[in-house]
Amino acid sequence: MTIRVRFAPSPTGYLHIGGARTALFNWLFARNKKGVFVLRIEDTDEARSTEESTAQILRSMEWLGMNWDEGPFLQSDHKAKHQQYAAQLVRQGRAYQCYCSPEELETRRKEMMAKKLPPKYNGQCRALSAEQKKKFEQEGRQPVIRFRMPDSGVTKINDLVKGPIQFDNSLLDDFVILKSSGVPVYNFAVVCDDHDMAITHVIRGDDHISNTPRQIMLYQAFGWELPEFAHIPMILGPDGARLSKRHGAAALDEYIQQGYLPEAIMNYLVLLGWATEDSQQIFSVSEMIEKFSLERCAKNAAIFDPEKLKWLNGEYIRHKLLPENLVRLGKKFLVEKKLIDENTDLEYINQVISLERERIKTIGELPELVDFFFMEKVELADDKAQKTLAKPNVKEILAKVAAGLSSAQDFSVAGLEQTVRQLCETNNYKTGEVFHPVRVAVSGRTTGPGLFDMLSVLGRERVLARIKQTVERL
RNA sequence: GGCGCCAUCGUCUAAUUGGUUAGGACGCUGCCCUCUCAAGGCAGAGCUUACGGGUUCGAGUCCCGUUGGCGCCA
Repeated sequence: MTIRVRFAPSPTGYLHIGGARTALFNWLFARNKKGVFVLRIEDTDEARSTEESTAQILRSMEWLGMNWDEGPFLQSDHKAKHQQYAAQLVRQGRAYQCYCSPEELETRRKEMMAKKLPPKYNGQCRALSAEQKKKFEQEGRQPVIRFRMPDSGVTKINDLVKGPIQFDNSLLDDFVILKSSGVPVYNFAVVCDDHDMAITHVIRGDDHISNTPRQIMLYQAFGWELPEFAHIPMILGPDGARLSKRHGAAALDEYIQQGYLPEAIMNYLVLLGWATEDSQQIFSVSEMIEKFSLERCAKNAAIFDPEKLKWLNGEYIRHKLLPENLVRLGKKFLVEKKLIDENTDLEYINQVISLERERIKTIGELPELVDFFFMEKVELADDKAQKTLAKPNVKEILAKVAAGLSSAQDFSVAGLEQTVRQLCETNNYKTGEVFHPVRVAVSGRTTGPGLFDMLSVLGRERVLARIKQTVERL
């Protein structure tokens, strides 16, 4: 039998780190089992659902490379079907119209609470006669449809991640499946859709565990075959609370904008709640697919660690990203910051970006590190730079270096290094005494790529101009 | 309030399914390399496995309780 799974986000915001991880586990499971991955947008909450969110979620999924085989389906398109299913349950006597008003329910709930009883629905509309219903409707009451829960027995789940879980049926009340507006309630819509889409494995966050017994009751009432359930743990913020906006970047989009790579994010996400026996850290997508299994999923919630994600992203930039792709991505950020435009020499851009490969952890860090390559005047970045130039003999040293470089015929990295080192020796300068001021003179800062790499890329003209500029200011 | 899930270094996790000194990764500290910053290499600190009982020759692993965190239902 073909395995079928689905990812079913609500379009009430951006795709979340947590949502992305749920999607990933579903996707990996489907790909690993050569199954089908269905995408369904759960937009029954009309008030909060937006089309922008849907578009945003789809874009994020595509960006991560999680392709779906069917969909995206909109749950709202199945409303009529859901209503038919609800009517079917009413006909079968498994559901009934309830005319209790929200106010009445609230009053009763408070009474129950006051008596320290669990505030469940009292089942008072379970057996209304036709006349009673008619009377209510004449009063202008619109019924909801409630599912008739059994009064006893236990519902068992054999969760693929958590193991066996039991719920006492008597604790659950007759829950609403169709609101008076005719809109299906989440627990009902999910079951209908999962059945209609022939979902075999429901893989979702463990915040849905408590919903599962209700859903199972529905499957059984319809006589439908149960899917397997796998509840994966939540992702929490650094403070241990459920990950949300207030934890800073919880939306995938923000990571895209900061210059994270999809492969790195996928890799980080798979490590959150899943591991191989050898604790392997770096996984290519195909490796994840090959090795993924629900049995090896963790049961406990995981705290999202932006630092480790950053490290992984650096790894991917250094070791996995093709040089031409680094340049391509880097260019976008440089254009955005207006450091380059279509007139900027391409080869120069390539060389500049390549110089920072080992130093950046996100592509977004690039512009501020290389801005001086594209600016006419060198600005001193900080006090340290100032101090370096304030040291004795700097003026004289820079003048000598300028002279040496203007006549140097070899402007390659190795050639430059030889020239400058020789200059140090002839004049009896310590290398540091020379290297540091030169660095500051051409870049305005005390840190950066190797000095000779920098000089070589900048080229003779820029180097000499900048040294001259600096000397004049001293 | 009821019900449910969970509990190994600060964080993510591993542990041959009950059998050595609890392993790896991020982060942190130090050293090496070195023109700086990174990268890389090496080393170190950090977990009496939440706590308390029990079963057992033997428990991170099984059972019970407690505490705590999270979630669901309102």
